[in-house]
Amino acid sequence: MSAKNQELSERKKLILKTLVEAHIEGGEPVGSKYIMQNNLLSCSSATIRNEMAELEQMGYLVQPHTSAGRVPSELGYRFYVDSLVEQYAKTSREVVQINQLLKAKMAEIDQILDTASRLASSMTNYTGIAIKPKASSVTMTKFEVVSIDEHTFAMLMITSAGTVKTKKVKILGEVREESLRRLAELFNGCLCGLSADMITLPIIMELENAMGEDAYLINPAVKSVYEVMNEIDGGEMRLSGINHLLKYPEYSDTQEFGQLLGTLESQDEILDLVSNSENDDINVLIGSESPVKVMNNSSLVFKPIKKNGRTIGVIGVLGPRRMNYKQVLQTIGEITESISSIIDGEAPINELAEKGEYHGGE
Amino acid sequence: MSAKNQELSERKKLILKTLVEAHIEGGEPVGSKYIMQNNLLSCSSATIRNEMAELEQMGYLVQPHTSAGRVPSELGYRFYVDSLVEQYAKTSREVVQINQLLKAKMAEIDQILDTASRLASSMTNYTGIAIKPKASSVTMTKFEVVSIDEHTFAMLMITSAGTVKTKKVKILGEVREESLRRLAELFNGCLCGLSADMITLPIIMELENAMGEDAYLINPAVKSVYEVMNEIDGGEMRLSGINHLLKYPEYSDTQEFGQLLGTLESQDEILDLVSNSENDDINVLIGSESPVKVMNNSSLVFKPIKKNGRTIGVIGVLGPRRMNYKQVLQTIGEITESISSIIDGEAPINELAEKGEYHGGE
DNA sequence: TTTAGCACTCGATAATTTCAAGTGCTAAAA
DNA sequence: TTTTAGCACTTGAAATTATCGAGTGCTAAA
Repeated sequence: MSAKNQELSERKKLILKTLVEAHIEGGEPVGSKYIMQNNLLSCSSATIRNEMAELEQMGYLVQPHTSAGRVPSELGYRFYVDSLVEQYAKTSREVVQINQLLKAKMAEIDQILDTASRLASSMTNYTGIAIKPKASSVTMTKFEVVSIDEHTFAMLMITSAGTVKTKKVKILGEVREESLRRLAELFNGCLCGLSADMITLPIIMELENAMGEDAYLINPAVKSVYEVMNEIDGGEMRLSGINHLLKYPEYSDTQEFGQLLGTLESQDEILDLVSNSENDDINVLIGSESPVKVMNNSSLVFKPIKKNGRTIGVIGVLGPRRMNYKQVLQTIGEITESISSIIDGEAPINELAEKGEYHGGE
Repeated sequence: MSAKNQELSERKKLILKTLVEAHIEGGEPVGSKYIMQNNLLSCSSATIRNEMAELEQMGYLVQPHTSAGRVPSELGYRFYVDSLVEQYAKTSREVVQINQLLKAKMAEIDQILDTASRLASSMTNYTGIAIKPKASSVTMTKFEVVSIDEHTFAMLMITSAGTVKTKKVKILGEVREESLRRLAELFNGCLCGLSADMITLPIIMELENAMGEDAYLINPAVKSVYEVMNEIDGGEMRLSGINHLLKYPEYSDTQEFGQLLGTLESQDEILDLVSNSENDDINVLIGSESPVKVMNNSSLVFKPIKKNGRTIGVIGVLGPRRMNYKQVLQTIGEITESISSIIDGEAPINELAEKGEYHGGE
């Protein structure tokens, strides 16, 4: 691909860039005349026409029909984006704003992601996506059991990812405090560090033996553990600002938009797509570069958020192929950075956020 | 309103009913000829035309233009729905199915509602809505504190609604087990049964005094309590199957649909609407009966779910004005009933669901 | 009170025309 | 060799017109 880029003369690059940006702006095919006017180069529309004809032959542009201007092809967008990625800068002022917003809403990762999705949407005017990806191996690091009433108790579990989960468990028989204490002790001793598929029947039976007459507690309790593991494992996705998309004429085909919506809602395809990405930096999928069919007229920009080398979330933006890549790349970069700094930095965010004592430090 | 119904002759009722159902089915204006064919009455189209003209004058029907058939007005739908409400029956077979689906996904109310929303959507082919309404006064009934690492601990709270909530709290200084135990004790003693606005500064200061040298724990801990109360209080809404709506031509205006989507996403208007409803049975808002402007071309059917007299959730369906009220009323009724029976019945759902040992009771 | 018959209405669809933006190409200019 | 002005040509979008038929209201007879 970069080999091809070499072939482009500076003038072609400038024309391509101008055209892409004009099309992103207006959404309609761009003609030679327009480019002549909004371009630093001093040459006539005829010259530009010739260049455009060549750019089309090289695959960077597409002509919807003979008597129309030209539109960037996917290759054209790709070139534009690639030439952009190296150079997008951070406006530190905005970063601080994002930081503050996110910290105000601080909480567990789930809520941060949700807020971030809304943020991404409102800042870009496209659809924001926040994803908690499928994590293949969650384990528990600590158990605690609390009684609620005579038939119910709650299991509190701290996961290897550092999040806290609770499950309510109802039991036919009566629940005694003493039994619960033993249950917690037992789980802490036997189940910590085990992943879902390592909790096998023999282990469960062993637990039941150890519990003696209170063995009936084990089964529902273990089930809760399983459930929590699956919840975390399952991945989840939050969309916001879907309505923004409808402003763009590329989504005016109701049928098509409905399919897109359905796919987004069912989540699994996007989750797979994102989870399988190996690129830890910003990913940009332009049109048919995405394996998801209904997204072939859209572009998806996303970036994983890492903590200790593990992906704990993904923030992204979905919009028309002619999305404002410059802005989107920048926004996503800023947001993910903010989240990382909040999560990584072990600063007690609770207190800082509380009193607004944020001194601009990282 | 019921006075007006009296005025309708049996034949008019039958014609109205046939017309409404035909329009729900096909979405297009219904002519006298069609009604003549699909009607048990034996009279000519001319007679029906006369009746229809009268029905229009009475406000039950509307003519899009002179040379078209007729369409039910909101009053027409209202009459149809009202005459329906008394008589919709339960297909017990379906109830059992719903029960099983919900129990399989059993868990806290949040998850049940989410599942129910999906269920409502897939069963009706409209958009399913699940709402956790704004609850004005939540209190805590029990606190538990668990240490996570030297700077972090988790607060577990059981709310008056019976749900379990956790919050992670980070502290600048070090966290000692002993301090946490005292913190829990203190909170259980002083904060149980208090609503958010009853936790005043004097109380907090008293807590700080009681904690002595560990007073620095109080502030962030109390903040977590506040947060939990607000989270619960805040209300939340889950939509599913928005894409279904796009199948109906009444949502083909992209602009309008976008606005609807935006309103739905921002949640607050719908939350207000639902929270303020005083009708504990099934609510049916037809078109402009809803105070939300963008929903004036839609209908909203919803029903609160009660536990001990408190509304703990709302399940609903949003669709075009010509929604299939019969089916929707029935489905919503069934789903809410299922949820109620699961929540009310203190049966240990965990175990039943696990082994599929559901013997069709209830 | 019902019904057959008929003239009339009016939106939806199709067919047609108009318009202008934009192109490609050629020949002259740089 | 490269650039540019000029012009004929293409073609979709928008505007205009024609056609069609479902459905109506009304009248007069049953």
